[in-house]
Amino acid sequence: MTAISDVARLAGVSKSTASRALTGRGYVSEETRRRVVEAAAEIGYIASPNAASLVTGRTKNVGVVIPFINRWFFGEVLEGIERTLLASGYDLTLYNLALSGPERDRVFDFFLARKRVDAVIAVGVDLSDAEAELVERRGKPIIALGGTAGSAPRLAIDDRGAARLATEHLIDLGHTRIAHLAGAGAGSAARSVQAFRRAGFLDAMREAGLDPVGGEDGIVEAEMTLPGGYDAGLQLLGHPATRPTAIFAASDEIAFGVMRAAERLGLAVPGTLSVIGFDGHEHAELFGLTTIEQLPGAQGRFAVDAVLRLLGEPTGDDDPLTPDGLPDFDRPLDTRLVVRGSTTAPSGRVLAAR
Amino acid sequence: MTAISDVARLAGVSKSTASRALTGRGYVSEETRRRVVEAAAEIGYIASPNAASLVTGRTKNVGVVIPFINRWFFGEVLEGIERTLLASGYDLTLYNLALSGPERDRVFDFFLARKRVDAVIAVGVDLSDAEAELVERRGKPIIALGGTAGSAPRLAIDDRGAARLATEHLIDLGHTRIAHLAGAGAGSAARSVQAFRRAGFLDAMREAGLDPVGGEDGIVEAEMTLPGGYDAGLQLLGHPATRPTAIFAASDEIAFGVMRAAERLGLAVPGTLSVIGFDGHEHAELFGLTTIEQLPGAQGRFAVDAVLRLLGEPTGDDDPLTPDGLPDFDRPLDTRLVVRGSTTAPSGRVLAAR
DNA sequence: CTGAAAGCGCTTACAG
DNA sequence: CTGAAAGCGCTTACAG
Repeated sequence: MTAISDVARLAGVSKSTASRALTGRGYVSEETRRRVVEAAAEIGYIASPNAASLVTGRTKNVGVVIPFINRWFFGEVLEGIERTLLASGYDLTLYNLALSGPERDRVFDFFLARKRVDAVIAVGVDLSDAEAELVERRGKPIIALGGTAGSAPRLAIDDRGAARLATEHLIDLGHTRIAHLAGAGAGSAARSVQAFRRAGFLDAMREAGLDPVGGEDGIVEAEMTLPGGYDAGLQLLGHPATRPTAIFAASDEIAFGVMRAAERLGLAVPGTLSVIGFDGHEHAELFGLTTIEQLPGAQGRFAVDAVLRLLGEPTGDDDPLTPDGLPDFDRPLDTRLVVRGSTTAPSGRVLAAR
Repeated sequence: MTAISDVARLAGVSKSTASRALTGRGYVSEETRRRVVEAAAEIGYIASPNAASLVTGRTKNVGVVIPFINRWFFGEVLEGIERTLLASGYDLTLYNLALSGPERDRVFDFFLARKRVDAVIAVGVDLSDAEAELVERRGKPIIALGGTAGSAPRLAIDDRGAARLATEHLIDLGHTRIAHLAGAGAGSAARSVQAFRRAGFLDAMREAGLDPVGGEDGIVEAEMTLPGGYDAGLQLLGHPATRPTAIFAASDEIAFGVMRAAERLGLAVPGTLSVIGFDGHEHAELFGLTTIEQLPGAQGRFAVDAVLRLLGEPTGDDDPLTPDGLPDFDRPLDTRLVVRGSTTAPSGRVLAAR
């Protein structure tokens, strides 16, 4: 195992000088630096991050806490985070966080409580105040992407506004019988993404003077997956009498499931049923799904940029900044409505107008 | 920051004793151990893994190298790996490895070359001998799951045999005009999963005396994604004259794309076209897709068990072992044919029989 | 600009 | 069974 002492010996300098030359911290003559760098390259020396972090207190490692890996949005975010972190020389330690339970506690009480990561990016989860504090008390900044983490800075789209926009799209097309397939937990977890989207839906409906169709209180919840959307869709579309003419699904995966359910029931999309999703899933175009597009890969990159800035790390400056050099956490991330073939005016509309 | 010296002081023992009590290595009286453990709990002490690994040489951290995150198979594997690693107190450092290029080189030359991981699990990638050697020379074992990594132990299903089985299923149903949608690179990367599946297809066809339908040399390659399958499907099914009656797709995602293409072209599945996939994707049941099922989550767990054994870590023993206590790398992982609605006898068969 | 020394937080022989 | 000492591989004041 080659150590820095080997490099120093080969370059004919002290360990201190070798370290300064290699880390770029402190004064070293140009000539000496070159000799040291050459020596390091010659014997294939790479500093032990463990040893370095023991003295610097920095690990060059960021923990990512994420509830799902196999859902499109989360996979994209994770890829974006990984790529950006690696480009900055950081490692990514992955914690696939369960909603709750002993495994989740263990992540906070044990894994995150050690000194192995410099910061934590929490993606699409709602950390309790206690959980967030556990991490921050150890001096590690948290960035919440899409979810919440106590009072930690939060990077997110305007879920409520975008959901409202999606619903207004259906209303503008002339639909009046509109249902919302909300994400599971939308009614209970108040500050969750699902809850915000549900609220935006209700905003638009209320403003238009419309009552939601379907479910007990007018909203059906579904697992945010294709099978989840399928099951909920079957349930929602089963009775012709109470059937909506349009559905706003809380995610594209739910929307795909609904489309499949409609197909199964022989309901034409968009002829009999209009469907709008949420996310901008990579398959949305192929299935002609109208949706609210967001950019999870870019969001991941953005979260890393924010974290690196919080850590005082120099980064590219192609992101919107506030005067203090930090990203503007109040400015929602980009979304846009992408209209495709899955939404159209209700067929009943013409009849009603006669 | 509480250090082990704080624990020692509080328990009234030396650092050495505190360390022995906490790590469980070396003799400590039961009474002393209890006092130390209590003291540690009281001040919330957790050992710094960096400091510990500096002296033990062990990091309790495993690197996972994986080419995709957002493809179902890989996401499942990753989840399985993560869960199992965490249960054993190990961290997982994620490297989303590009097929080639400077970023890939950087992972091997820099990230993996440091002393930050104890071992590497390479999922679905083919590491060059040089790449594998780079890691192994540093004393870190590699386990290849589904791909190859030089001469490192390899855990894999029998891709060739399973592909043959899939093809035989179509042949048994009476199909003679059968096409294979191979994964991109099947024809060039000799030891790749795609190549093995392609070979198994050709085995079955040759044995049945059949010629593959479609493509220049009878095989069309597709990106292993739904859009990839869609595009290739459109191309393959476009000309009625050369149209196969059955397709073996190298992955379920390709198969879903083909089914979508068939729908677009007005071809009934399975009426006009039978489709069999490969993977056991979580949506296969919903779409009635016949497939070769494998269990990526369990494979991930299995790979971790193998790695932990290689590291001399005690693990559960619910896996098949060879006499030397290591997993049996020669025994292929489980697969099974799951027949659903997407495959049936060709409609032309009855006609031909008359 | 460079080197000797101390120290980051642990664990591990080695005495006792 | 326990403690003093050394050392893992680095970096960082501090002198010079």
